[in-house]
Order: sequence, then C-alpha cells, then structure tokens
Amino acid sequence: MAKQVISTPVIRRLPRYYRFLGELEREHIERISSRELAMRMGLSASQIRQDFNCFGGFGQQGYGYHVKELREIIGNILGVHCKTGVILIGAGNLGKAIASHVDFRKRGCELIGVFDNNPLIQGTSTADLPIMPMESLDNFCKQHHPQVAVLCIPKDAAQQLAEQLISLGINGFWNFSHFDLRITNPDVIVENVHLGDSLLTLAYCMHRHENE
Amino acid sequence: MAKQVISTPVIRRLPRYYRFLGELEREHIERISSRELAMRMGLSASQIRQDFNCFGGFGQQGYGYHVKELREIIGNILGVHCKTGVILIGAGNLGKAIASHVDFRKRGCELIGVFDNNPLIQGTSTADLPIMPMESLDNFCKQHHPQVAVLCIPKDAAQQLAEQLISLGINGFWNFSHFDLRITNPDVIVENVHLGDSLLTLAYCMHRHENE
DNA sequence: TAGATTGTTAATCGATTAACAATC
DNA sequence: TAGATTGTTAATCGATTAACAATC
Repeated sequence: MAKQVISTPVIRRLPRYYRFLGELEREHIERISSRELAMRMGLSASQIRQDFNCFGGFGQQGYGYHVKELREIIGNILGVHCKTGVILIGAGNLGKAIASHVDFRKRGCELIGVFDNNPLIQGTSTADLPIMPMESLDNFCKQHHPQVAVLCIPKDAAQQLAEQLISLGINGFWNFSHFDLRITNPDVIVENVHLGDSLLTLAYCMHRHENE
Repeated sequence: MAKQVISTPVIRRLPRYYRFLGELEREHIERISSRELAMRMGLSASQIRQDFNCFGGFGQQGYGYHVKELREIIGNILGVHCKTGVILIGAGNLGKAIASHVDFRKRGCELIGVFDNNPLIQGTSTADLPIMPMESLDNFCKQHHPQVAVLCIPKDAAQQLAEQLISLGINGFWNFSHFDLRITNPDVIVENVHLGDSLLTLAYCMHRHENE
C-alpha cells in the first residue's frame, strides 16, 4: 500500500467518523453502508468511501462496513490507544474546566501535570492532580517527559512559554490562548482553539441571516 | 454591488483577520499591505485580497490597507456591535468557564441568563449572573427573547433541549455538548464545538509524526 | 512621474461528486 | 444467481494562486 499523504479535510473528519461509529455501536448496529452513514452525518456516500479508502479497503462489496471493526480501525489510525503525556498550563476557569471536562484517556492522552503561577491556587487540585508552581515545570518535564502541553494562559505569555516548553521536549500544543502560536520547528504540532473566533462566526451568521 | 454568497472558508477567516488587525492596531501600525499581512498570518497575499474583495474594495492602490479602517469594516461585517441576547444552559465546569472566560460583548453578544438543573448550584452565580433553574427557562425566554443558546450539557439531553429552545424563539446554538445537533429548520444556525475532536486531531498528528 | 500595491481576471490545484466495473 | 454496495477512476466543482492592468 503506497503511503499517500492524507489531506487536512480528511483528517478533520476522522474524529467525527469515530464518534458516529461509537454512537452506532452503542445502538447495537452491526453493519452500515456508506449511504446510511452519509445520511446520518450529513456527508455524501462517495466522500465517505473516498475517505476510508485513503487508509485501505475496510468495507465489503454488497454488505457495507462492519461498525465495530471500522471503529477500531479508525481508532487505531487516530492513535486512541497511545498514552501521550500531557501537561496543562494555566489552571484558571478554562484550564480547570478542560482538565476535568475533557476525557484525555479516550483520546490517546494522559494528563499528568497541571501548572499555574498563581500561588493562591497552588496546592489545590483539579482532575485529581495537584496544581504545581511554574518553578517545578523544568524538573517535572525532565522527569516525566510529557509530549503535549495544553495552554490556557493569557495571550501575552503564550509565545514565550511555548518556546520554553519546546526546549523542555514538548512537541505538541493544544492552544487555547487567544493567540496563534507561530512555531517554525516542523516537528512541533499546534492545534489552535479559538473559542472567540467560533462565537464570532456564529454571530456573523446570525447577523447576516437577519439582513436577508 | 452584487450581493454574492460568501463561502465558508472566507467566513471562517474573517474573525482571524479581525483579531490580527486588532493586534496591529495595538502595535500602532497604521497601514499594511496584503503582502505584509499575509506573512504575519501565514496566508497568501492573493488570498487576502480575494477575501476582502468579497465585500468591496477596502484598499488603495500603491498604499495598502488602512488598519484601523479595515478593522472597523470587518467588525461591522461580523456584527461586533450587535447586542444579541445569549443564554447559557449547563453551569458545570465547562459552562462556568465559558461564561466567565469568553468576552461575549466584544463579539456582538450579551450573556443575559444562565441555567442549570442542579439545585445545589442554583442561586449561586457565574459571570455576575445568578444560575437559574430550568423551570424558569420558559418565562425568561418569553420575557427577554434571547436569540442564542450556549449548550454545555450532556449529549443525551442536547437534541431534545435544542428543540424546546427553538420553540422558545432561539435561532442560534453554540453547542459544546459532544453531540452534533441536526436541526432541519434553515433559520436556525448551529456552531458545533467539539473539543474532543480537536484533541483527537492533535493526537493523530503527533502519532503519525512519530511513525514517519 | 515612478514605484507600489490594489482589484480582478485567468490558470491551477485540490477536493468533492458521479459513475461504474468489481465482487461479496 | 441476483441484488447490493464497495473500491476506484473520471468529471465536476470550488478554492487558491498567479498574473497584470488599473490607479493611487
């Protein structure tokens, strides 16, 4: 099988496939055709078949796809069984919510450390983890080698901290800090989440809709 | 000016333009060329000019774009001066974090009510708003006519609640509930935010990178 | 005026859709 | 076998990039 490059739109759809297949499994549905899945997901059957065939032929002519099997395959592609070490920086409202609300384990990640520079909350804990002072960051990374950092910090601190973290071995960022990290190192992966942009997009659509 | 339909990729870039122009303004930069802006944002100059020209010619040949003016124009397109009434349902960790962390006003929205079905937290407050019981939802909507609902509730409750909210006049959802709302009504706008999918995308990219 | 940079048209690239032979 | 549905190739559509005349 030639190792082709998977396009971004396909990658972005994978977690959604995984989610819908989980749903189907919970509904005890054993097999599904691309046509049925397309209807549920609001995609085209053609697109679904194209997407899956980026990775290989998981279906069976005349039958469709075996839900459980397909879900496992996509889970493996996504790496849900990995145990990537994750630290979270900034245990304010948002940081704490993410630490406790997001199921890292289900997604191949393990939250192993939480840091904040506010002495008032150091020592308290979130998601069963003690909030550590920033001064411990260095030693912690040297000891536990986390790979991913979740940034829930103000935007002015983001770029500098990111660079420090890279030097400590971090090569993946889940960035909530209202600032687009620009990392030149091609081995570092950044996933920017801009909640504000998302709300603004919704606001625009509502606003436009009104004026039509 | 013919009213053309703006494509989704363009719409998704608008909040980002707005953000970067704000940054430039803060840096006291008066004018910028599409070329300079492209470098900063990691886009192409051509794309930027195309994007802006969906809405009209905001630039000046030989000069570029006036930062402050352009930012205001894009802000108006996005509707940042609107005061769309917003309610938030589900004041758990995530709900509270969003209520307090997201600046609704800057984005043409105003958070006017927070609801939760947990009696233990009813009466306490977030973001200066009292958390109200779900039973008050009906009356509140009839009185204040909010247009947008932020859903920070478990996925099993989402679809049903969304339908109820639509009947109460809500026509926009900012949906954090691990479930893709499927609304048939074309006047209702849904912005799904799947934090889990975002993390999984990052996990995939890390995982793939390792195996290369 | 000369230089710079836009607005806009044409060319290219990539993603989605359609079609159908292969095959379970 | 007949029916269904995949895997895959070709056609279409749309978005991005390139090019350049218009013009500040």
